[in-house]
Amino acid sequence: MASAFSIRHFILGLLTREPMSGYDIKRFLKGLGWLIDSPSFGSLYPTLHALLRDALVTVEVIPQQDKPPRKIYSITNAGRKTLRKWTDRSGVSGTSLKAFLMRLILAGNLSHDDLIAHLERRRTQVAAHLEQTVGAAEREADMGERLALEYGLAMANAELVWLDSTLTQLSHRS
Amino acid sequence: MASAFSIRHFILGLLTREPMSGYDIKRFLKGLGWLIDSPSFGSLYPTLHALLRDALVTVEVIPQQDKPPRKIYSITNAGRKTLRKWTDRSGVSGTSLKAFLMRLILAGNLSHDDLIAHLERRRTQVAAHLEQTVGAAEREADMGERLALEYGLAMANAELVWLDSTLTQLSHRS
DNA sequence: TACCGCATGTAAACGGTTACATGATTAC
DNA sequence: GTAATCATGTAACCGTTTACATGCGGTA
Repeated sequence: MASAFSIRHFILGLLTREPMSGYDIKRFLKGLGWLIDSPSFGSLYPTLHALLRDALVTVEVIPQQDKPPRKIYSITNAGRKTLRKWTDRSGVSGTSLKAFLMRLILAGNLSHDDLIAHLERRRTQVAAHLEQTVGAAEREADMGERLALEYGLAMANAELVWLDSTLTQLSHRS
Repeated sequence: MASAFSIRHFILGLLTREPMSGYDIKRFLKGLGWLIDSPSFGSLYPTLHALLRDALVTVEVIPQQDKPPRKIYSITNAGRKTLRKWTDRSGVSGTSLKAFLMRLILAGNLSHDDLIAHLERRRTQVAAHLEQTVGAAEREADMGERLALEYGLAMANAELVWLDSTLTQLSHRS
């Protein structure tokens, strides 16, 4: 049901920024480091083929000498529509870090207000999680479990700090 | 190749703490919140059956009236051996957050020195990643990409802070 | 009345990785 | 001479989710 994240949508999202080849997409994701572990070619290329089949993207084949041709994919209007539908519904239920990050990366497509709304939604979610776990860490007797919970709390707090400072910066620039 | 993480090993690890049922395991993982998204019953129960088949765990069936019997699983010596083998080799290559967290949760099984070594390995990895990305965020022109990179840097920094303070605490208590 | 917690289980579907194939060019 | 980068692709495999089945007791 409404899978929170899939490379299908991520690819579609990246293509709203600019046309890219499969290899380009892979390199881009790898460049983001550990935040999002980039998919293997074994899933990347077949996904691109499927998007093409569903007419959500088009290809332009650029031949090269002594190398396989570069295949530059561009998103179509149908693709944009599909992406928007997914974006709209994932805003409501999407709690996953990956979904949040994808929308963040695609911030260029969002209006100023939409970006702020996105960060504020995340803030609400993180704050709720924090409140839910804050007591558990102190109560916990087992060292390992306590360490893990404390780690989680530290990360959640750090995220709140980042979200707040980013939100402040954005509102100043508005 | 040497999959960095699997519920098989996680379950085995949890059973070194105390015997548990499948339902117990699920509840425990759910209690940890968003850190590790707990596996569904559809993978949990079959995994337990496979572990039993491989004699890495044993079961004790405790009947209940009007409810399915509780099946309490305990780890065997063979199971402990398998877990240790995995633990040893994952210490070398395991870069994933999940693998780190699992070992953290299982800290009770580790010696004081092994726990410190584990945290220090993580520290090295996070620091390396930080160094690798720190320039990229400033150079980046696209707002979304820059935001995502800055987010990653903020999280990595926060993790270093937590690791350092935890390491300090542990060395004082040694 | 309807949903949540307890407690187990199965089968189909899905999404992804791993490993393979091809092959030139540049760097250590 | 060995590895990495560029650049695409396929097929087998695997772990996991989703959806189903069963059924009682407590709660909103």
